[in-house]
Amino acid sequence: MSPGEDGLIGIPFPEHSNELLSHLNDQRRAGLLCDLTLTSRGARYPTHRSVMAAVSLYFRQLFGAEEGGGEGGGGFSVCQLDCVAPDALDALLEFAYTATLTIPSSGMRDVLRGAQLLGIQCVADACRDILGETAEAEGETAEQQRAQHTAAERIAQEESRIMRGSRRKTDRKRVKKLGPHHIDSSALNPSPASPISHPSPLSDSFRSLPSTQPPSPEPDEFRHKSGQNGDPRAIREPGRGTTPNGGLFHWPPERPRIALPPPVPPLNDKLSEEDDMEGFGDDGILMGSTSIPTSVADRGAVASAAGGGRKRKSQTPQQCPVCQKIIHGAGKLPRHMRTHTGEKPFQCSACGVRFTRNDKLKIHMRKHTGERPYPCPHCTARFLHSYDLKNHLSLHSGARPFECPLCHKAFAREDHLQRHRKGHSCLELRTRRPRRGPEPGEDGRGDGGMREHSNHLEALALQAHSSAFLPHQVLDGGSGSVPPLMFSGDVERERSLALQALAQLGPHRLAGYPELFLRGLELRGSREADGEDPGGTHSPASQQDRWPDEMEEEAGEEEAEEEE
DNA sequence: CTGGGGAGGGGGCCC
DNA sequence: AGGGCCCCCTCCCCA
Repeated sequence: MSPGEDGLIGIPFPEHSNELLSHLNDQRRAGLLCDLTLTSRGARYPTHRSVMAAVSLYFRQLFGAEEGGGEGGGGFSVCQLDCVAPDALDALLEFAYTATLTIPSSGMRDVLRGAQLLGIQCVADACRDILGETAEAEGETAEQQRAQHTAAERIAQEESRIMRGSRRKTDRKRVKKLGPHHIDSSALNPSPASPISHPSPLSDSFRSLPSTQPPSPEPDEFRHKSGQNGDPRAIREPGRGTTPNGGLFHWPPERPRIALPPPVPPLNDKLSEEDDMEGFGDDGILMGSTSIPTSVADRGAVASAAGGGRKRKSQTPQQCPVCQKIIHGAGKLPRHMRTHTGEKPFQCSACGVRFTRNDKLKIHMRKHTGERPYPCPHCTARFLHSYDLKNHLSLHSGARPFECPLCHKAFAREDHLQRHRKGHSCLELRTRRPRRGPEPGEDGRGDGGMREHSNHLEALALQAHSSAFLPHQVLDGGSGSVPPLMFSGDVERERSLALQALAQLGPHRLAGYPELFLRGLELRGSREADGEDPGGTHSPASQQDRWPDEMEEEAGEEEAEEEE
């Protein structure tokens, strides 16, 4: 990421959404700032209107219509939802605040019913998936489901309208009755929750779905994407709806099923209206509120705009929803995503080794063909990579342009300098420095500061110094072993984030991603469970375990430690 | 500890 | 827009 054409720097805080949700959940549990209480058959659940509106189409319409009536946030303080089983309501609330659905398998249908009634589409889809039902299997057409959405909206609006009217008269807190008949029998298609739905075999019903489809502008596509994008199949398949933890399902957020606008929409790209609300309803808002920090992406777009076309047209930077990294270049995000999914679609026909990229496979093939397209003009050496030749040429020239700013040892290769600096080679020299905040030029003992280096070397040195003051060093109390900010082996969270990412790639690009990704996670998880040092073994897979930011931070921590 | 090779990943350019 | 190709950087491994 360049410093930004217009000087703006986007600093992603990938933990923010999680922390925000976590704090909200804490508040909910403590009853703090709760402005809405849901009740079900005597059980009371304090909650927040804004959260419920964000996660539930029903509440969004309810409150939206309410506020549209000019009543601001006054709204209902108690909402009776006897139509939703208490356990199911509890699970849905947990989902709203944790992005994870934890329910006993026996309560699946209740949760499905509740999710449908409240317009929490992703949960409903997940439950249907687990139950081995599809909308089609239940005889529910996309048209019917859309009608169901519309009906839910209408009901909510009607409820809102009615209650608003009565509130005006009574001017007191309202108890909103949401009887089952309101939704179940009158407006909504009851079939999805009907106990007589056809229990089709899970795998068959899903496998019958096309694995890839071209993106369709039809909102109905949303329905199908539930089986493709987040692809709960990948999670569910091995256990077939049973989990080791006592039959509880922990369902990661299903937000990916929503067709999202690209993280950084091209300036001229207007979000299609149909992608906005219709057919996507609840999840759209959920995504918008909790998924990708928009700052970087937006700034990226702004920066692009500020470039005024100076840059090439379709350099559209996109933010990886998993690692938050900004990926430059059109069409590069899928390539980047394979670093998370572990997918290696390019296999060497000679030795079977697989690669994430075809250009890497092409280079690899040179080993088999013997082709070494980069010959040294000064000797007989030939190289597979251009960069190897470049490094090699420095041997002939004797140039060692990469000098340690601390011990002034010079290296021909930049990575060797970095290795040197990360090692203990010049640690003693560094520890002799005065214990002060590092300043530029401070380390130039006896030579009046840094020698005449290349700008690159100066930048390197500066980077090394400044890295001792990474903010999290302060925030974490300077612990040298603090976990990195991002995804320190949190498989579950990463899984959910990656699933979001998969969705953003569009349905036509999703074939095989979830399975591969989750397979990779399983491997990773097993490695961690085995106590294997993620950084200890340096297989390519283990290298993928460490995010670039993580490595940078680790480097910074090392520097900080050495400063001590 | 260092030099060198191989590989993973990101970005730019082009089609 | 997506993908191919290339360059570059970085890391890991081995001798």
